[in-house]
Amino acid sequence: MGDKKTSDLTTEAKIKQAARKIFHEKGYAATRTRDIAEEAGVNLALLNYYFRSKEKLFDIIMLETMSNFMRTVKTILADESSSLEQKIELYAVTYIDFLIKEENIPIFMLSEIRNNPKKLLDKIPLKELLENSAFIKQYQEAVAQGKITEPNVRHFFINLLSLVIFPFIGRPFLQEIHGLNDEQYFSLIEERKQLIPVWIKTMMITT
Amino acid sequence: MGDKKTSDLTTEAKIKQAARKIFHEKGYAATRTRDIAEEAGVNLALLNYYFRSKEKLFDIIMLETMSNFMRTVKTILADESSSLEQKIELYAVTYIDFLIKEENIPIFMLSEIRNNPKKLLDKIPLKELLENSAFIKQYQEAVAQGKITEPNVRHFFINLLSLVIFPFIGRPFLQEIHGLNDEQYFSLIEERKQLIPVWIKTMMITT
DNA sequence: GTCTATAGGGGGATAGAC
DNA sequence: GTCTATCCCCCTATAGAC
Repeated sequence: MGDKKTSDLTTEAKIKQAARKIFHEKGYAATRTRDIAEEAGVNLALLNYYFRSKEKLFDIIMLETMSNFMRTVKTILADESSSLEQKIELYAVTYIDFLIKEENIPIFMLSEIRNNPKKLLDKIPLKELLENSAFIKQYQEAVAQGKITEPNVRHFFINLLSLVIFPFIGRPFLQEIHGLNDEQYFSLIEERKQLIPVWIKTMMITT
Repeated sequence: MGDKKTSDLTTEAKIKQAARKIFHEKGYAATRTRDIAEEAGVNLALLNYYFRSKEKLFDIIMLETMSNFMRTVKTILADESSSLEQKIELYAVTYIDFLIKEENIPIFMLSEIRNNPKKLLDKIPLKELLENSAFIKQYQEAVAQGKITEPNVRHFFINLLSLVIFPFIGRPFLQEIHGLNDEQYFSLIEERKQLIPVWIKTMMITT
């Protein structure tokens, strides 16, 4: 996604690419259609020609962003062939890599949802993520076998997401507090790919 | 803070109280001065009479919000009389209570910082939070004594913040995914006050 | 499909009466 | 200090030529 040269893309695709970038960086309210047009290198009037309005363009970008986010998570949690431990390891690596490329997505999604929870949450079948997933089944199995000390899968899931996602959301803060430059920060993030699964296991899994 | 009846406050205080509420809920860009005036129950022109401009009003609110946030954290980390374990327990309880009352603050601060990192981060001496704190000293001591398995205090600190703060930032998401109503969600949060210190210890501290 | 020019409206800010 | 009325700019959206 987004690998093509700008000049290779259709006008419509250029606008979408630019809109995605600006919306993700600044959010809906702070984004001006002029910024998008400039970023895309096209005339402002073309935004309305292709997408009718700023809001409609935003809705398209948001839907794609959320679907993209969902797909990345769901593929891992739904996989019947991997073990619970493998899922945790795969999730940490895959999702941290995803966030390194798209670090604005969590704060973007969460702040837009805050401004308009009903409109945005209704569009995406979030419940499907966990319900009846291989992940849930395996977790319940492990609890039944006494392999897991924390019986509440909700805490387990929240903790996994917290450890993976928060360092990206809180980046400017954490970087400033610890006095880290970009390189140092990303090297810390890289370490977490291996460390998070270990932490999660020692935290909640017996043997 | 905010306990007084609206009618008891001066006009200036009413405006600040209303501005804090609306800015925290919607962020700078999506907030209209008209919304603040209405929320405060005062005439729109009075905002400019007391605060000159929307931006100056915002700067005041933001500075207070960040100072408030800092103070809450710093008091705990700086305390020479409590042990490392006590600090973790105290931080979890105190900060979760703080966030229950002010749940919009993390996402507010982080999304505004994203839009204007230099302006906002320069105003607050964030580095003071950890540097030379009792928390850091005790941590290094514990590492030297072999009591801690994770030698990097940065990971330790990031993990503590992640587990405490993320459930609030991600609330709409997590609530939807797990199908929880407000009461159920807050009861989950309450459990975390006790659980987080336990998790953190088993994760990183060897007896 | 793409451009220029401009309409239309919203929102921040102020003048001036009280 | 507080109000009404209004200014004026900026931004979204559209009309209409090419």
